[in-house]
Amino acid sequence: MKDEKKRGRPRAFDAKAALGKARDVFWDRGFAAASLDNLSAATNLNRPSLYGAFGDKEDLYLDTLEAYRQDGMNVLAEALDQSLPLRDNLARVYAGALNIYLHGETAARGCLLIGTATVEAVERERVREVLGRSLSDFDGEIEKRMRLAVERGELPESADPQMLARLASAVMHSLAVRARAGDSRETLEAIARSGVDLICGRS
Amino acid sequence: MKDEKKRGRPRAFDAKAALGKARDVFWDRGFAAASLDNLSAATNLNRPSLYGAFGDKEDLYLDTLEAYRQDGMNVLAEALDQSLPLRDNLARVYAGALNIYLHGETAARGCLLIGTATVEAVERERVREVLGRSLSDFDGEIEKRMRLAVERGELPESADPQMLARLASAVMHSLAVRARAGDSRETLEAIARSGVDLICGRS
DNA sequence: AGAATTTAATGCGAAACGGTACAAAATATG
DNA sequence: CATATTTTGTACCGTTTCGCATTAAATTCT
Repeated sequence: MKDEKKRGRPRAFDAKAALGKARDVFWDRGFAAASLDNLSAATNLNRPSLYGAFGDKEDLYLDTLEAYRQDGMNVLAEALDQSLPLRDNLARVYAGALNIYLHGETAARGCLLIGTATVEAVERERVREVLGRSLSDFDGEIEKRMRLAVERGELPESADPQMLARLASAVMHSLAVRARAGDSRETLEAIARSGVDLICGRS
Repeated sequence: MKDEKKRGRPRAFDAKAALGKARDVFWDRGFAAASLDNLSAATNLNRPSLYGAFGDKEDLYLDTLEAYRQDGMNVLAEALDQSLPLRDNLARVYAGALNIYLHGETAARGCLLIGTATVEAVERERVREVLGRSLSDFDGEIEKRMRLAVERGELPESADPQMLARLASAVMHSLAVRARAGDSRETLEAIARSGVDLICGRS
């Protein structure tokens, strides 16, 4: 299924690796300020090859967002390992997020979606769709863990899993914004800890 | 102090109003995608006039961010009216934010800073500085109210005003992102209510 | 009234932009 | 080997971009 030999000249590049390089360009510059020359240089692909493989700039951007979203969901699933207590799960979610957010040469790059898709979302429906779906999928996964926590007695019966999940996500959204605003790792980690305390209870 | 007649030809436009129009363009399109032609058309100013009055595009953008920040701090101060209970204060902060965020022709425009400055913050130090200062000033104002709440017994002695303030801001950051992602007013209001409950206690 | 100063309007110009036409190269098929 | 098919690389096209140079207009100062 993978090596069905195609008819013409074979590709001289790894599409997945190229997508990663393109993603980094978008991550630093944002969609609008990332030129095809920037993307071409970073991926070592000529503009026509780029176009042939991924479509136009928006198509390429949407591909990187989708891949990023998938990666994020995988990290989330790992962090939410059900054999651990809820507190640890949340702490791992935030630690995983910060690990991604706190890269960058000049300043931390935060979250690709919150940092770069949010701007474009207003005027580009397809970007808005991916962003909305990413946020709600993330909420949904945490919500499932919250429901389990109520069943297990980690949270009181009166707890509202959906709302707690959305607030848990809210802390992460704030970490994403603050990372890009230049906040230190220490500050962000303190916010993450306090968020865990607030949502899971101080105990 | 206002009508000291200046030497040359007087301005034929209101700089403050023009700044508001320019802000709206940035709000919808973001900094990078907003062209000087867009800004010129929206403000009814020729490019040279725009340039003469505000400097280059980044200068103009920074001016709009600064004005927006000031407006936001005023709205915040009103919402935090100390004669009201903390719960009401927070609810008013979120209601005021949503009132601003839920405008827009195609999709809600969210927060100008979180929606458009976050992208540019990585590669433009001056933008990052305004964004960072805006966030921390906002945190600081809420923190003052939290301290008062502890003194008044609205919050337990054990409460950490700084962290509660940052988490209260976090909910607002999330509202800003989600508005731009297309979430409905009802959803956002529900998140705001839950945020108030979580931070002030359910009672 | 004339000089000085500031703003307004037209328009230019060099560079960067996204996207593509076209020919050469590399593979599979018949 | 010839043909079909796909990718690669160069070069280019028309548009848009930002910023400014220049001239006309409006006001104050002398």
